[in-house]
Amino acid sequence: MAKRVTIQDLAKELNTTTSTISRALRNHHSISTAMKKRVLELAKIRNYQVNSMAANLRSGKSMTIGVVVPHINRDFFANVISGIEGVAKTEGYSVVICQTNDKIDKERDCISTFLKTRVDGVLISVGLETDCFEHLEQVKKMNVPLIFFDRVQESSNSMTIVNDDIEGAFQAVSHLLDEGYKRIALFSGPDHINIYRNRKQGYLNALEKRGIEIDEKLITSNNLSYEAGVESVKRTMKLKNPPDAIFAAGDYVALGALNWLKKNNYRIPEDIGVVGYSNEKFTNYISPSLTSVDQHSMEMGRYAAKTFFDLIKSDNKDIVLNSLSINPKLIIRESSKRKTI
Amino acid sequence: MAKRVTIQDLAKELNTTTSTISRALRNHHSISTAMKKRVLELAKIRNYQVNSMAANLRSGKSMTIGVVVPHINRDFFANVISGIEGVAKTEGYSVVICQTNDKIDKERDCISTFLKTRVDGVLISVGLETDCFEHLEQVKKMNVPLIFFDRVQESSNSMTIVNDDIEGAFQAVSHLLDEGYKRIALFSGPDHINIYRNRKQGYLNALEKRGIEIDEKLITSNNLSYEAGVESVKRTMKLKNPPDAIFAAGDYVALGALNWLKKNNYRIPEDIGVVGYSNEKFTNYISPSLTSVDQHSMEMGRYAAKTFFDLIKSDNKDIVLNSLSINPKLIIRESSKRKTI
DNA sequence: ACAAATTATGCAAACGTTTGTTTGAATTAT
DNA sequence: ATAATTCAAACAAACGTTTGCATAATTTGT
Repeated sequence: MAKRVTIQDLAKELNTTTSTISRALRNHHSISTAMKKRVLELAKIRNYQVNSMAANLRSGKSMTIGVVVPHINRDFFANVISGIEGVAKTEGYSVVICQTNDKIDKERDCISTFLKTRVDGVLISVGLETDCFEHLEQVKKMNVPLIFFDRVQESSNSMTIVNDDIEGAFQAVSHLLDEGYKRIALFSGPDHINIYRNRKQGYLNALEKRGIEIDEKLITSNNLSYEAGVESVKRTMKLKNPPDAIFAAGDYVALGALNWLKKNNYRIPEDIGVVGYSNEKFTNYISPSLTSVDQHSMEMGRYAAKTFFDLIKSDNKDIVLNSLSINPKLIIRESSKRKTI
Repeated sequence: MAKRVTIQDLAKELNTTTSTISRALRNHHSISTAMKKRVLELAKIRNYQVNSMAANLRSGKSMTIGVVVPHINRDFFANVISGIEGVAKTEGYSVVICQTNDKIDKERDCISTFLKTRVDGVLISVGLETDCFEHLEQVKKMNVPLIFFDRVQESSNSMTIVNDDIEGAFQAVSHLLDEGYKRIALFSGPDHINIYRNRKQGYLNALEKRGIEIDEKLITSNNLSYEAGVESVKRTMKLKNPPDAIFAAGDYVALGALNWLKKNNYRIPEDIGVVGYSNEKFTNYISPSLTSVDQHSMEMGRYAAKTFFDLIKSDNKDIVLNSLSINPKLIIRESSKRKTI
C-alpha cells in the first residue's frame, strides 16, 4: 500500500505548518483567504484525502452513526435506512449498517463492533430473539446515544421511535369487520417484542369493541416468515371452526398464508380475507394485491436520525427524552375488499 | 460523553506499561500467561473496548472493507452482502455497506467516504448511470484493492467476479424456444453495463443458433424497474406483430410486464411466456410463479471477499489478477412452461 | 503616535494505540 | 562456572490529525 499524502506533506510543500493546513481545509476563520486558496488547490492536485482515523482519534468524534436492523432486504428497513442516511448526510455524518438476521449473537457482534469503532450513536431495531438487553446496556454505560426504532426495548429509558401499532392493527381488523368478516385469525410474533404485543392488542381491542368473543385458537405466534405463514394457515384452516379472515402482523407471513390458500382453492377475498402489515412493495404486485398497514418507514428513519442529532446538540442531555409515535395508515387492496365486489 | 477506559488506565492499575497490555490483549507470545490472565480479567471488569481509531491509525489497517451496491433491498444484493460478511467475519474484518440507488453522485460520495475512512478494500457493483470511472480510478491510485462484482468496469484491469450472463441469457431464451415460443422480446438495461450487454448477447446467440431472425423492434432498453416493465410491455404489445414471449434482464421489469399482461387478460404462459433474471425471492411467490435465472448471489459475495483476502495476503500483488465467472442456473417456473400444461 | 485590538500563522501537545528495540532476569548449553 | 540463549517486560517513537496557546504582523481607536 503506497503512502498516502498527509497534511504534513502539504505543509512542507507550502512552507507552513500542519495546523494551518488543517484549519485551511476546514475553512477556519483565522486563515486568510489567500492561504485557503493555496491549500485547497494543492490538496486537489496532490489528491489529498483526510485520514478520518487520525482526525477522529484527535477530535473524539467518529462522525458515524451505526444502524442495526434485522434484515436489510426488507423494504421497511431499507426505507428506514434511506431516511436515516438522508438526514445524516446533511449533517456530514455517514451511517454504517449492520444486519442481525434476527439472531441475538449477531446483534451482540454488531454492537461490539460499533463500540470499538466508536460510532457516535447507535440506532437499532432489535431482533426477534432479543429478550435480554445486556449488550444494549453496554452502549448506554459507554454513554453512546442509543435510539430505538420500531422494535424497541421498552424497559429502557432510551428514546424510541415507533408506530402506533395498536392503532394500526385496530384499523386493519376493524376494516375486516366492516367488510363482513366474522371470525378473524391473528398471526403475530413473539409477545416480548413490543410491536407484536401491540398489534395483538389492537386486534383484541377491535374485536372487543364490536362485542366479538376472542377465540384463542385463532391466535398464533410465529416468526413471521413466509414458511411460518404457510404452516400456520394450514393448521388454522383445519380447525372445526376455521376463520374467514386472517390478520397477519407481517407481510411475508401473510403472503405465505395467501399463497397456501390460493393453492388450496380458497377464493380471496370472497371466501377469506387477508391483511398484512408493513406495506412491503410486493403487496401491491401480487394477486390479489394484499391489504397492508403502511408504517411511514422513511419518515421513521428521518425521525430516528433527527432525534439523534437533537440529542447530541442539546447541552442538557437529560431533558430531551421524548419519544415519538407515528400514525400508521391502512392501505386497502384486493385481498380484503369483499363488499365492493 | 464520559471518558472511556484505555490501555493506559489498565497499565497504571496493574503497574505495567501500555505495550504489555496491548500485547496481552492480543495474545502475543512474549507475554506470560500469568500476566495475560491478569490483564484479561481487569479488561473485562473495567469494560475495556479497544479504540479502533487509535489501533488502526497506528497499524495502518482499518480491518474494514467497504461494499458499494445499487440497492440493499434487492435479494440479489442482500445475498451478496451476506456472502461477503460471512468470509469477512472469519478474517476478523467488518464490512460497511453503502447504497447508491444507481446514482453516480451517491456512488462518488460512497467512494469518497470509504477513502477517507481508510477501508482496506472496496467491493463494488456499479450503478446504472455509471459510465465514467474517475472515482474508481482514485481508489486504485490510492492503492486500495478494488474488486468488482456483477456490474463491473471491464476497461479496468481490476479483478471482477461475474456471472456468465451470456450463458444465463442463452439458457433462458433457449428454454423459451424449447417451449414453442417463436417471437421473443428482450427487455434489457443500458448497453454500457456489462451484464446487460452480455444478456443481450446471450439472447442474440440463442436466436441465431435456431436461425431466427432478429427483430430490433422487439428489443427494448430501460432502467429495469417495475414501472419500466409496465411501460415497455404496453408499447411492445401494441406492435402489429407482437411477441409471444418476453425475456427480461431483471425480475422487477419482468414483474411489471407480467402484471400488465395479466391485467389485460393475456394468459401466462399460454398466450405469452415471461422469464426474468436474478431469481429474486418474490419470483417464487407470485402467480404465475416467474421463471428466472439464479446467479448464486451468496457465492458471488463469498468469492468477492475471498478474492480480496487472497489479494492482500499475497506478496506479489500483480500476479493474482485472475477474475472469476460463475455459472448461472435457469430456474423454470410456471410463467414459461407452456408445453407441460 | 502609541496602546489596544485584530488578524494570520506557528508551536507543541494530545488523542490511544502498536511495534521495533532495549533491558534484565531466568534458563540452558558447554 | 561462565557464556549463550530464551523469556518477559519496559521504553520510546510513531501513526496523522486537531486545538489551545503563543507570537508576529497589521489595523484600529484615540
